Amino acid sequence: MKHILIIDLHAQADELFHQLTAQGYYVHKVNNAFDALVKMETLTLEAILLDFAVPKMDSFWLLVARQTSTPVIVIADVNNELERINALELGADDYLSHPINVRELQLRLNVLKRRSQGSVNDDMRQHVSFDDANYTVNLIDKSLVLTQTEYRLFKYLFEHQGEVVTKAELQQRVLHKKLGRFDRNLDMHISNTRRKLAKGNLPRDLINTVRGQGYSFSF
Amino acid sequence: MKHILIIDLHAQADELFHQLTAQGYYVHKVNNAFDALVKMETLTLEAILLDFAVPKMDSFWLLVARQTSTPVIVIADVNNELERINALELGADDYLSHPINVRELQLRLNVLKRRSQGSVNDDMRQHVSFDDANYTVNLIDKSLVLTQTEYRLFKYLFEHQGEVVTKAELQQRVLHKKLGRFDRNLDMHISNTRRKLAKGNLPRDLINTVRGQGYSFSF
DNA sequence: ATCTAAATGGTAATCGTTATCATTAAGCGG
DNA sequence: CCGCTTAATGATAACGATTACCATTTAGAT
Repeated sequence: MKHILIIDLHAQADELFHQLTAQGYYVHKVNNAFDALVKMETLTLEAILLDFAVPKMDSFWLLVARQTSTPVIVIADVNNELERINALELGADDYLSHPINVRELQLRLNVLKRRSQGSVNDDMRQHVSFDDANYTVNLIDKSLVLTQTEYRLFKYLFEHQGEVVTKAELQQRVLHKKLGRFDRNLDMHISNTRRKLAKGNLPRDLINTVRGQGYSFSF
Repeated sequence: MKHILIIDLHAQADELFHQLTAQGYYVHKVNNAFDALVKMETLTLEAILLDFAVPKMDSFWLLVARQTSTPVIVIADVNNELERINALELGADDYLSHPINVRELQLRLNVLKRRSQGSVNDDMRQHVSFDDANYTVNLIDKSLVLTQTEYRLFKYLFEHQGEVVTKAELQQRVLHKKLGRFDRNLDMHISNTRRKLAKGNLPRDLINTVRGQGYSFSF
């Protein structure tokens, strides 16, 4: 599960809270620097969202005190250039402004993640090859023999890694038909693919399920 | 296997011979009354085709000597009204003239068959009912539980009984896709349906295969 | 008549889908 | 925070259409 820490005084952050939760993140929200530090020491965070509305000194502390390479995104007033510059000078990795677009936030997180992790994803990508003829995926030293639909599902998810792909989208783009109210076929293909992953000593959650939304691929 | 006896002197009947064979009939051809009588006593004939070009006395004998209710169709010169009248007076069931259209011949055979057998087919029809909801066919006292495709295949053939239905036609009308060069799916559905027929003590050849042409339903 | 190639019959494997039930997570009222 | 209800998901197995494969039959050629 991916954890995100939000440090914000505003009640309006509830909206952001729910949207991120819906995207599969486990969101922790605090409203002071102390609680934030506790969370930072306790959890492995995917990212930290810091609203600059918290007292400047606290913000400063936070940015200095962080030991990890966890990306910090500051929520600043876009019209207040001073805040933006301050944020970056204090060590923030990026900044956003209200209202926060969840989609944009996710994209920036992906960019930061790739940057901060070196290029782990790129390395991984080089160790993954797709054999369209035999519906086989080779990752590192394992090779996954899939059926045609499993293969195309897996490949589609892989090519959209980091994003949450809707079931409706998968049904349309991979199976070429509409998603019915009670269709479970996708779940079955995912389930079977995960079983094959497990049998190859690979993590089942290479394919992550985002309840109510769809699935996402991630290393 | 349906047997047909042709009594003809002409070599040109070879054409007719092949066409009927192609339609699934087993065709016996003789050129004299004696051989014809032997065949008539040996086989259960579907029909007899008598070319009036054979000596009048032989034709007369044949028509008189036949014990069975096997329909006799005389091949007469359409322009020779005398022959036509003679044929019917002598007891022929119908007449045709050269060149013989196989399709027309089949239709006339169907008519004669239904007439001669009383209305067995009609009786049968009354004992056959289709349950579209459960893909089940009830004939007389047996009930055939089929799968959806088996059911639709069976019903389509039933509704076209007497005709030879092409595989291409079945594939298009029942399965809604084109018939590929090496497709065997129809054969399998037919095979499985026949097995269910056999399990219900019903004749497998209710569905007749016409090699190279397709299948036909007949009681 | 014998031989070859195509057509057909039939058993079994493959795979997509559906049925069914167990498990999990979110929402809700206390 | 706690138990309840309901929808979403995981997973085993049944089901059914298609395909693979091999045996058998048949038409046509030599």
